[in-house]
Amino acid sequence: MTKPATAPRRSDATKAAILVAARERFAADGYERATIRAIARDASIDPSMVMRYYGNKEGLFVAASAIDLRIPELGALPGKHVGSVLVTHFLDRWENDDVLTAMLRVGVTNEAGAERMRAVFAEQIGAVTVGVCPVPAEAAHRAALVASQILGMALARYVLRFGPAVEMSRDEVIAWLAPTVQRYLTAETP
Amino acid sequence: MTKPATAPRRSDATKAAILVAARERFAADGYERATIRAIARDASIDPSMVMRYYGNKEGLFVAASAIDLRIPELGALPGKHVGSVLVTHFLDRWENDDVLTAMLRVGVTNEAGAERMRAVFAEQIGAVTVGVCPVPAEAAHRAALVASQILGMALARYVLRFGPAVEMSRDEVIAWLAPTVQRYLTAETP
DNA sequence: AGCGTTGGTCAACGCTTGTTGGCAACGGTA
DNA sequence: TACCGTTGCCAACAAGCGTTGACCAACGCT
Repeated sequence: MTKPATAPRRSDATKAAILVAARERFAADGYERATIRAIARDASIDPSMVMRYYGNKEGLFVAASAIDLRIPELGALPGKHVGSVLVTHFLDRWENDDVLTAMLRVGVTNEAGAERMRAVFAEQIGAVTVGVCPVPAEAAHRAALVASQILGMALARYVLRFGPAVEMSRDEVIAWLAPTVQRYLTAETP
Repeated sequence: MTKPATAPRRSDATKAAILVAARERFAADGYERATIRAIARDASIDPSMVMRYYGNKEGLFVAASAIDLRIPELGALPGKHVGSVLVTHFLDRWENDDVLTAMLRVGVTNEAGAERMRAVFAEQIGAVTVGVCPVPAEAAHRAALVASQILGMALARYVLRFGPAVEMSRDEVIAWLAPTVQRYLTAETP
């Protein structure tokens, strides 16, 4: 029952090519400027194929932005290094996956994108905070604080390409942000 | 010589109305979805007036996003509260001025908007950091860190409307972010 | 009163967008 | 071979966009 057991179709390759192109365009241009025609051109197919396989533009975005933050298991790790591990993880994810940049760019101008972003971060970061922060009732607040710092750095570094934020090395970024995240997660309420 | 000494024209009111409407639309919808037609409708005038007074859409955005962060003088204040003062100031500014949200929304999908944002934050936050941080050569890095945290919170709270980030009170946000900003500004290099 | 300048409307342009339906080639099945 | 679902391309649609130029109305001057 784990596999849908549907036979592989010839069109699977096309569908996948569309998704790859869509992710790149959404990440580079945001929702409005990423046109179906441009995506189809990148995937070397006709625009009408996009409609056939994904219904409409929003359906394409939903399919293209399916995402798993793959936050590592923190239970077994030393509690004092949670911040460092998290920041490192997110830098890796952002530099190796267009979907994150796409979600950020789209979420700012498109309500569906914003909703998706809220859901992903609330669930996946929230899941971590409940196990780590001292006041479980505050887990959502703590998650929001962590998200604000991580998204802010992603914004400055990968979207706005703010000079000094780009020039900083990975290790510098980690050294500065880790204590912040650590504090948001584990410090007493100020 | 301080005043341009140009007589006030009858069209000044119209120009101002266009700017107000433009700021609202850019802030609410971002660059692409904020159409000149919609802005003109809000201002109760014809779309062609926008072209006459501001040349084209980009010119309108440039005029509408002229901004001064009005960062308070920090020299005379107690050095230990710089973080708190800065965070409070930015929360005020963001809640009372559409231009900041507009810049954030537009900067994410429009290169000209991104450039404007880089310039504003580099100059105006950078000007503060040089006077406060212990290693003047690092002022730009420190400014980027401060910007990342402040922009991240603005993104979560005012643009994405991330539930927990919205629910936090002003004082809670200040209490959590102030130490972060303070550390980015004044702490020794980690 | 007559003039040029200014403020504003209207209708249209060329273009791009998302989206649709028709039609031709392919491939497995009977 | 004849059939039928699948895969794909093509051409077109209606709508919306930024932008333009012609035209009218009101004002300030002499």
